[in-house]
Amino acid sequence: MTEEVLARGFYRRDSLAVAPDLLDRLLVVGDRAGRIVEVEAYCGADDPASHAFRGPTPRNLTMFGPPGHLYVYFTYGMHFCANVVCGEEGEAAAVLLRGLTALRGVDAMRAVRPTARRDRDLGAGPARLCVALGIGRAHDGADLVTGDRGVVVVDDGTRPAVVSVSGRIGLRVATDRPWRFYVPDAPGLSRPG
DNA sequence: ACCGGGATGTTCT
DNA sequence: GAACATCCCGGTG
Repeated sequence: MTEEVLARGFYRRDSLAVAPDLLDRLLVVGDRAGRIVEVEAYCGADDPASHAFRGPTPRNLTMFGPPGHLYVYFTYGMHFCANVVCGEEGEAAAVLLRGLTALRGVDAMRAVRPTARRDRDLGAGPARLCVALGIGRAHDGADLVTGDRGVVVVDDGTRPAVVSVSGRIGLRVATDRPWRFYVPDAPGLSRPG
């Protein structure tokens, strides 16, 4: 089966369109890789829950850049989370990566995530996903189209049979917007279902 | 299984 | 000073 890197144009669309299309794509970081099974869309200036809602800051600058780059942020004093920048440059739309099925480099993932009881827990959650793949501050701004810093998103032809939708998780505002997309019953979901 | 609290530090008000 | 796109652990049932 052929593997193709997703092109710039894939990301240059509304985050609500990109988000479900990212499901079952392979996220590759160096020697580790997994399948994206859960994401959330964030819609720039129109979205009170988005980091971009109040305009550009040093932290969220990557979101305002060109699409197809990784936006990595630090939160809760100890966790990194990773997004894919979408839409036109300046739009600051993004898709948060929340769940991963571990595929390659699973031994390395187990080594850095000793608290994971089962392999399906390795990438189950946005911060866990980053630890499992080794994503940190150094990856902020990496270009997913060129394979910058070893990070790339690949289409291997696999498509989800069904995509489920729900409200976003962990927010205090705009919680009612049904902008979470996931592959039901896939290993690596941040919560069962 | 489910729930509650604490960890930990950057960012913005 | 408060909030935070989270996770882990230890309680209870």
